[in-house]
Amino acid sequence: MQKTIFIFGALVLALLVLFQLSKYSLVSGNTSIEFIIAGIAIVFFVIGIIINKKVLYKEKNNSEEIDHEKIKTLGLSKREYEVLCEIATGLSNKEIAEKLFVSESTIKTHVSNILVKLNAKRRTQAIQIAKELRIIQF
Amino acid sequence: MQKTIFIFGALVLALLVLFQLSKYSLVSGNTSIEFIIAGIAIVFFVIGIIINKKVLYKEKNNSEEIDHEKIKTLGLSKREYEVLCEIATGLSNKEIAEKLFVSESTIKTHVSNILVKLNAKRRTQAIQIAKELRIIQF
DNA sequence: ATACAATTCATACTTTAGTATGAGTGATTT
DNA sequence: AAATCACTCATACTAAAGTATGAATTGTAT
Repeated sequence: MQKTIFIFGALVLALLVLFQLSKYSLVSGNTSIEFIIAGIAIVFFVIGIIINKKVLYKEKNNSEEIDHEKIKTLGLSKREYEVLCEIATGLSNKEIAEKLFVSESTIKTHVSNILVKLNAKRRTQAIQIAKELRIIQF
Repeated sequence: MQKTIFIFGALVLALLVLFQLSKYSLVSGNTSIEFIIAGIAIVFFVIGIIINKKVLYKEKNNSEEIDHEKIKTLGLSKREYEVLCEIATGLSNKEIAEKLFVSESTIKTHVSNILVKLNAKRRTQAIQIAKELRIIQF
């Protein structure tokens, strides 16, 4: 927030300087009007692009962010969420068990709980639902 | 392509008109220099935003577009691709069979072929691989 | 015409996935 | 101290998923 205010302040200052520069160089007569106009056009063109890029970047980031609040709301525990992420990468129960150093039956228990909490019938459906809820990335 | 040329042509024309207008109004003396500069600044600011938005939109679309070439390269048939898309939505073989009006064993055959062609061990892995290859959306 | 690829289906089988139930442990809360 | 929760694990079962094989049909290309 403070950053935004600082940037806008600097911007306004730069514009005022530009205004005065233009006026003086016009009065003194050693610069043509076309040159000044072209300069101003380029400066504002670039400013427009930069500002737009920042805004769109924020929007993009927001749409790809994980909704940690929703994870809590659904009642997914830390371990269950871990398992959910591994499911989404395409691992089998056995592979997940090896990766997390627990038994396959433990993973089965977690998966069952995940399916209930996400209201899914299958793990493939759980992946879809988790994506729609912005719980996992892609 | 022709569209781009047309737009750029119109843009250059508009700029020339702006230049001349500025000069004349300055010479005639009924418009202040600040007003002209402000006008030009606004116009180019807006142009910058518009052009930037279009470029980013295209980039975004490209990154989300389906690579039809890759589908052919992998040797996926039309029907197999249909089944792959349904798998990605989280449907079971039986549900896919009902949706496509064929038997479950037909879907099983398709799924087996899909897994071989995508080099996947499971359907969940197939979803991931298909996403990475930009064959399906998300 | 025939060779070929795509699609369909079946049967039999193996492997995963998922459910149900019960239970033990450690950490945290009341 | 007792209750609660998250995590762990096991067993036994049912339900899907996936493999292998063979075969019939249809449209298309040679």
